[in-house]
Amino acid sequence: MAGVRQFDEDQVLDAVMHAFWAKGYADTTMAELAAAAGVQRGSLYHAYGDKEALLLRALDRYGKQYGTAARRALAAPDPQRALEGFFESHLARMAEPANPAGCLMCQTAMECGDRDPTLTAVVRKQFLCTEAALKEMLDRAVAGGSLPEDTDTRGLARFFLGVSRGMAVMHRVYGDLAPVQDMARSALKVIGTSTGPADSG
Amino acid sequence: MAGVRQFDEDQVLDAVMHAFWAKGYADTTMAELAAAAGVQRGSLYHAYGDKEALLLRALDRYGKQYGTAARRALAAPDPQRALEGFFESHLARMAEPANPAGCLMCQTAMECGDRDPTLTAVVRKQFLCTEAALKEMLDRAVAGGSLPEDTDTRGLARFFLGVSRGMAVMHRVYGDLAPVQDMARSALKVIGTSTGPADSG
DNA sequence: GTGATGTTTGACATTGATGTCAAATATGAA
DNA sequence: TTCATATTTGACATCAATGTCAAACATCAC
Repeated sequence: MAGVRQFDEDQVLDAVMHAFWAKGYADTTMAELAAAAGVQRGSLYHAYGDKEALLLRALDRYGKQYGTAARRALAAPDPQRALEGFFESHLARMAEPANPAGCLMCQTAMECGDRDPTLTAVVRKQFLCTEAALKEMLDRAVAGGSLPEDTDTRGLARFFLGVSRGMAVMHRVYGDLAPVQDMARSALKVIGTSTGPADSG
Repeated sequence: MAGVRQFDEDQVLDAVMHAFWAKGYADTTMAELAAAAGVQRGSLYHAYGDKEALLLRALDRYGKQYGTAARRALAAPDPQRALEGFFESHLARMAEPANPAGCLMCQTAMECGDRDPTLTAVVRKQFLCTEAALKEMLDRAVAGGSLPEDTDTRGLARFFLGVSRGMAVMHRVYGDLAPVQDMARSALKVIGTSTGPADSG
């Protein structure tokens, strides 16, 4: 059992990601991470360095997996559809039984925000990337005529990003998808009513 | 320096609240709490029991201070004004230089959500209370004719609550009020455009 | 003043987590 | 087959945080 790496890095990082996601950074011990990953504690230290390095790996994995999915949904031509897809990608993540409630990025920022500027920077970068994708989508919609010329696309992008973040908090606190769906429904009205005909019936 | 309590409980709990708020539960030590409060560690144990009890006190204080302020704003007769006041009370909290970024309630839930059901219950209770206040306000607006009869007031209440939660995350990550203001502006449109005449110019 | 009460204070025991290290050992190359 | 390389494994040192305790001592009631 030695000489060459015995574990599948994908499986290990996935287990680590889920462990941090469930219990937070400080409260997850290396022993728990090792147990969840099915490897020895020493192997984690040998392969990755220390606990913070593991969190960074987990954040990277999380961003690649879920951030990318959310942004990909924004490529849809119609802005309404794009946002529906955006929110649905978040709902899909939350509906997955294997996933802890909430959002690893938000939780990391909320927990470590004041202590570790490096971590906050990682999360902020991810946020800015999604904000940019949202703005791009909205700019396309303005150019295509489905949103008014004077739309504040950056402000609107931040709004939708923030709503998706609020969803994570609501999910974590209520442990239920219904409030999250309520949020998506209402948020969509922000661009819905100003473009198409108002459906008051 | 003994015999009768030497410290002002208000000052101590305020310092404790701010310390937890800034660094989170797990990463704030009793030594730091004591130093921030200007008392001895032993005095905290003697007066309050243990660390979790201190967090519960801090959450209680936080809820009474900021939760109440937010709900009070919702008493305004006009729904638009009520929501403006609601969001402004959050902005005021975030604009206060003495306050750490974010929101103690959200951060506690995000950090300890999976570990400690008691803490989540405390936060959920606070959320439900604000959700109820929002719904009440919206119901009044429906009754008063400023919102359509078929409005899903519960869903809408959850939306506004969730938006306010998303604001806290955005504030913590961006360290800036501008995105928070963007969120408030857009969120207000959800009830703004559906009631009054659409201002497309 | 005197005793009872309750607070402060610092020291202490305990626990648990992080990170290191050296020995054991399996693989791949020569 | 043999050596070199890299990983595993468990033990270990270190450190830090929590919570407890007893002694010292100031205040209040009588």
